[in-house]
Amino acid sequence: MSTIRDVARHAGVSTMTVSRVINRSGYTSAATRASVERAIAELGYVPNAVARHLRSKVTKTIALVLSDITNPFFTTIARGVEDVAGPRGFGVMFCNTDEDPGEEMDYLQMLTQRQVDGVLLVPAGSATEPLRLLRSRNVPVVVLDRRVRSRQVDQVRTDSVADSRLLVSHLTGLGHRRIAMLSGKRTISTATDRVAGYELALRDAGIPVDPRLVRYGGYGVARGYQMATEVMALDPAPTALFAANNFIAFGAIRRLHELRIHVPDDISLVSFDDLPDDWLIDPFLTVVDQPAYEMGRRAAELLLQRVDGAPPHDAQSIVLPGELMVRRSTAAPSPRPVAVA
Amino acid sequence: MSTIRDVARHAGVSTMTVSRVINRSGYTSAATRASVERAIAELGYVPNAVARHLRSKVTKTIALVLSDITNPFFTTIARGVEDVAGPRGFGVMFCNTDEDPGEEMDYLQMLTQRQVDGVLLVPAGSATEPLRLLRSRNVPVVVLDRRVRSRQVDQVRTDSVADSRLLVSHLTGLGHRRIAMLSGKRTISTATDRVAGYELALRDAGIPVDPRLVRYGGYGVARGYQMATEVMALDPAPTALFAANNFIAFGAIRRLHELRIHVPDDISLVSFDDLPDDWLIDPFLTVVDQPAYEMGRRAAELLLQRVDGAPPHDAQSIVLPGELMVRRSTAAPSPRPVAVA
DNA sequence: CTGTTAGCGCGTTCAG
DNA sequence: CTGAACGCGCTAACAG
Repeated sequence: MSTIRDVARHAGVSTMTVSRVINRSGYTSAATRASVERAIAELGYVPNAVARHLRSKVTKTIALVLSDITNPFFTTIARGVEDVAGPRGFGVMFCNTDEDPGEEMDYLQMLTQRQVDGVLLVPAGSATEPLRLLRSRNVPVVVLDRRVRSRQVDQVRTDSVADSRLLVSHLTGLGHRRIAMLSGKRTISTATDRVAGYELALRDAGIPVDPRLVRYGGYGVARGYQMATEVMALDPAPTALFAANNFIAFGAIRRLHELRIHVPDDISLVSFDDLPDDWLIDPFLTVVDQPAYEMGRRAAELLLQRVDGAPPHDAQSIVLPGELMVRRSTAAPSPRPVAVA
Repeated sequence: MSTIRDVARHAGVSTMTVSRVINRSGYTSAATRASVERAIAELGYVPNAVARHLRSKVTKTIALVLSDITNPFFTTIARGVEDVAGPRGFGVMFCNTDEDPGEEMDYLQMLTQRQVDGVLLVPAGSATEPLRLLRSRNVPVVVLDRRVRSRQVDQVRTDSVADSRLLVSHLTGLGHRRIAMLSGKRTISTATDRVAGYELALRDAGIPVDPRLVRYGGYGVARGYQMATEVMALDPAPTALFAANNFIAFGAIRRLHELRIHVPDDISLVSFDDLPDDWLIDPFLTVVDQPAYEMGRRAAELLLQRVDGAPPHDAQSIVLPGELMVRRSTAAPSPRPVAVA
């Protein structure tokens, strides 16, 4: 591997001149530029970005730390991120935390050592520790999808409380009064916010909250299955289920299917984040659709602004609109309640 | 940000000693080690990985270059990759080429400048150019999912010819004789291999290949829709459709739905790579299921072996088994052929 | 428009 | 067991 020095020697100029040619910085006469470029071609010289990064204090790399890239919601976010970062010359590293704050801290540790220019973080829990780490190392961060208390940090998300309220109001509007809430872990803002929206909607409709109907299981298919099993064993059983995310919904659907409980005739089901529209013949779930791709884009744009030195005060909170999509998984409550053995 | 030198001063030792403590290399007395560790803690010292990488010629970073992270098949691969790379201290950068060889080369250029230790490549076309680039820069590569001619390069994939033949034999076994093949771009090995398997299966069954039934559109929902539109306009129409990947299948399903053509009563449909099992209530498509997660794992393991200096001769070709999953989208051909207006 | 000097922060010599 | 010196490849600051 030849270095900038080899090129300089070969072209009979100084390394500085070569550097200028490569980076189009400063002035260079057409003649020297040409001879440098020829030397580069002849030697097959490839600039070493690591050395450049060491010198310039900038790595042109951002990280995307999320719970599970396997969830199409996050995949779509990732695509949005890459679509803005890539063309701007930024590399994107991704890390799966599986909602484990320990994993999250380990990754953040690694990432700061690598001097990433910024981090897009979907916090695995209360974000205070990770945020403190990042702040102490002066690395810009945008919190994605989930809410954090601090007004000092940039955030991009949807309004889980409002959107949840909308979704549940749709159910109460249909006449449902026993609605089970299958949510994520208590430490995650979207999980608690969606419960909060649920409670608001119930209050709007004058329905008391039955705590047995509210579950904080976790954002996974297995947890959805389990929570559905639990609430369907209650007496009386709920007439509607609210899954706080797509994976919970998938697990719940599986359980209902096993129990031969039909949606929406026997029970209604709503959720956040179904699968992408064009994957489905005929979307079935009534959901709040979050603009995942746009969330990824906006978050990346905001982060890159900070990286480019936008003043770190006046942190922004970008709250994108979710959209209620009423489809075929909701109907008026069944006249005869579901009987579970 | 404090440097190793600050720590050394603070602890009253040389930088070398600090380095030894950090990297657990060489001997250090318990006493000095303790005082160094205290200094590190007091100063909040964070080793600069970029400097280390410059020195050590190793970046502990690999790249995953694929067509579209949005496709759950590739997402699952990505997860497999990260699950082996992460714990070993490797960062993973991902790049979306959208099957564009130009984009692919741009990314590869960027990645080699960044001195990534290795690349996992899902080639966007004939892989010769990208592979030559990588080889000339001495960066190890494992080709994923798609086949390349060279016996010199590591590969991890399934056997598209055999699996396709299996899938189509299932159709001919049911009595189908007019089977449309909706494939990816001609430049992509899985697309041509699946066509090859299709032709073999037809030959096995003594059915001549009707070239009008074979389409090379591309691995996307829109292309699937379009190809389905085209073949369903033929007279006589096919009695079965073979989508070369999941996205093509989704597009085809949409078109069939519009045409009020029912699967499997009016037409049969098979595909590679449905959605992950636990996302679906009751999987419908008859498919060949590829072990995507395992492919990602194996490819990453192989790559990291090369990175760790496994001899580059004896390139490996790992061919993982696909599995035929017969489900409800296939049946014997309809007695009355589909009539399209 | 071009060159010189001096590091970026670390780890690898090789001496002690 | 520890330290001094050097250089990885590049660019910021100055000259000129």
